Amino acid sequence: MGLRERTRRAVRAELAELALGLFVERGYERTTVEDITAAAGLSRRSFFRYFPTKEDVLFGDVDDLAEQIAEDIRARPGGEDAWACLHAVLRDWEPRIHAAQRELTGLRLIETTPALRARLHQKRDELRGRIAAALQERPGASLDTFTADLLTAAAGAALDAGARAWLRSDGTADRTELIDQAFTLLTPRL
Amino acid sequence: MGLRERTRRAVRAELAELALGLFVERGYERTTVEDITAAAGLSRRSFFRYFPTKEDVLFGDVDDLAEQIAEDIRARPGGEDAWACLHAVLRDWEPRIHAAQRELTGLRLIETTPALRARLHQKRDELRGRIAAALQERPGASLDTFTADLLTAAAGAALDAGARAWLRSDGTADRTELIDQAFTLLTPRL
DNA sequence: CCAAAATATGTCATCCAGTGCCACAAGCAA
DNA sequence: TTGCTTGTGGCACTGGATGACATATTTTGG
Repeated sequence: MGLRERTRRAVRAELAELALGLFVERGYERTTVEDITAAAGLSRRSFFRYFPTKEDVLFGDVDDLAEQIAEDIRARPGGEDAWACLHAVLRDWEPRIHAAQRELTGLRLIETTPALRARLHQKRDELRGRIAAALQERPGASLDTFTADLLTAAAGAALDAGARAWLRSDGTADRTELIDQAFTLLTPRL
Repeated sequence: MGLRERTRRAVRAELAELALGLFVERGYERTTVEDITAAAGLSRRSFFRYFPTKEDVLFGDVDDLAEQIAEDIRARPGGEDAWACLHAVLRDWEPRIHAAQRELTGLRLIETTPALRARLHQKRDELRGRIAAALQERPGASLDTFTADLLTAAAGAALDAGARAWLRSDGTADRTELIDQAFTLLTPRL
């Protein structure tokens, strides 16, 4: 890894942290991209070379996760119950999905800013699609599209409800336990 | 209802129809608000007096639905199973939710345009929140926030999966049946 | 039917996110 | 060093969205 890649990562991280600070301080809408770049000391134009949109400065690495999660799901035996598979894999990944959203401050910001919630859903939806496909691609699995679609959507609902509950608890609740509860409650009647 | 209100509704409807036509024809992104207003014969500025954003020209009346659906839910006895309550009410309202999205062409456009999907999710999320609150407000109901949140999110997943399946069938599937299937499959283990 | 108040419209100016283009500088590989 | 690739800044421009203000058009009450 050359100097180029190293500085790129560093700048990305610094932009993300700086932006989060400004967003929390003045609010997302009232912080312009120019405010961020001024604080970081680079040009407006370059900002958009690091992040495709202003929103993405908060969601940075979520995209990378998608492929890895799908991989994990494909690696599971097709004989396994689809819901159990989702539960196991997502329970495992939840901390990293979460970390990508910068914990409490970031999550709270996202939760209270319409534009960011919309973006989050968009990302999650894409992820859902890939997971649904991965579920069907498991060796030996025979799962119709409707069910795969429904189960992944329900899993998303479980994660979502867990995140919201955790947020309501001000970060004191046990996230894994919440997820287990949600998944258990929604166990499909196959 | 005076002349004002009547013309307002008429203009809104015409804008919506015209916009949908243009969107389908050239694509959402490649249609500017100016294109729409030019075709409709009014100023750009006035467009934004009829619709808060360009996206909303497709989602027009979804907002009104929210309160009515919440009303229906509150009207149900608290003794009733929360999931059954959601199933019954949403099954009933689905056609109107759907109609608000202008059937096949509109739905497909929304489904394939990121910005529109994001907006849809935003609206649906708001709706979900209100429904969750309504669920808890049913007379005699005792439902903790986490469960109310989870169930409404799951119900959203069911509607979503149903809509996607219907879309895959090119509009030939029976939507009510799909919804019943989804709700049955996800019946929570209380 | 007519004036006064309320509301709708158009025009203009402005903000801000996002993109294409181009000249230039910095890293990299031979 | 020489050439190649890649990152950067500056500039202009599109397009969505908002505020201000002057100008019609309805509505309302007399």
